[in-house]
Amino acid sequence: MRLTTKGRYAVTAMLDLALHQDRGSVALADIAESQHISLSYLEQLFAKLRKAELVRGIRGPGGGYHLAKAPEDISIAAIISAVDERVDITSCRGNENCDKGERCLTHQLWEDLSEQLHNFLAGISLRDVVGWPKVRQVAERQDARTGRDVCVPVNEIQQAGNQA
Amino acid sequence: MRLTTKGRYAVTAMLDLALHQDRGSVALADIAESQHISLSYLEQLFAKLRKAELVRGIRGPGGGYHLAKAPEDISIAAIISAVDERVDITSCRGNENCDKGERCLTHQLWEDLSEQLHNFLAGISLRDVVGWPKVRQVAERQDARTGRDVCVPVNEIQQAGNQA
DNA sequence: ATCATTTCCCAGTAATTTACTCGGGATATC
DNA sequence: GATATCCCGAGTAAATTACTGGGAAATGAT
Repeated sequence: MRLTTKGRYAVTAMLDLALHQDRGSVALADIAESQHISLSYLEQLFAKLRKAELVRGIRGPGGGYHLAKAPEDISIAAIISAVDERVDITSCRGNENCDKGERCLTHQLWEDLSEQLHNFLAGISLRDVVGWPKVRQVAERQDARTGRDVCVPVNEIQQAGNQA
Repeated sequence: MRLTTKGRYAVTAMLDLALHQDRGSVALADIAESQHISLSYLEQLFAKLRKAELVRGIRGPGGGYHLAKAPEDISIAAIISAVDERVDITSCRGNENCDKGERCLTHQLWEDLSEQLHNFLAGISLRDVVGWPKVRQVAERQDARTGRDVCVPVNEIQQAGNQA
């Protein structure tokens, strides 16, 4: 199990979909903007998410992506695994090339640790994360405001679109 | 919290030290060989571990590294944090504008998740991992818990083994 | 005192991964 | 049929990972 910015992008994007389930579907362009990454790169990530059957895409105007399952059926571990395509060459995997002695034990211990981590993240669903109390407060605070805003000084991005 | 091969190298190396505490100290050359990475690269990792006061180095013939603290006082999270040097572009570049943007909710959610993960790994010490194989079956049975409470599975697992 | 062994330190670079750019389809909606 | 969106792939820039190489300082053994 690995955890990089790639996995983070995937998880936050999936959270975005989970938060906007009522909207039907969310366009990648919107997510790309809020995450500050390129549309094409996001598309590549979503290609993997789609192959893992975590999301479904809808083409045409008004289209976008939505979750392929209920939020409670999508674990964080599943999302990270989908985009990570782990080749996992943890050296001596059941091979004798590693000294059969104590040194190989450390690799086994890492495997155990990695598995613990995976189980931990497999036990957390999108629904769990969305429902975390700490965040609810923020969400409710959001509901009070109606303005759509951008996370970052607006001058940095997109001065073209004045969609409303 | 990030988790890459760098962190893995650090953790397995630390496990190596923990397993050979009786030996006094372990030379990096030995670890480098068993991990199949270069000595110099390991040295760089250990420079960070030393700065984080997790290990102590002894020069000269017969020298090497040993743990700076007891294995139960060194958490996996501490090891990973030591070598990761945390660039933290995680959420909207530290701007407060973020709170106003609706989409930035996902960033807050990620922070929460990341914190959960950190707490999880902070609750696992080198001693825990070294002692794992004995309690492994119990560990696999354990459900990862979500919610506001911090997960401290390993410690609980070991006690759970006693209470049947 | 000299020497071999080891940690320490630092600069440069190869290799890999991440992220972007570009150029085009395909498909559904208006 | 025009447009918004997903879809796809090839090439590339940027960042990170990992290595190479050259030393210096400490330490124990000869």
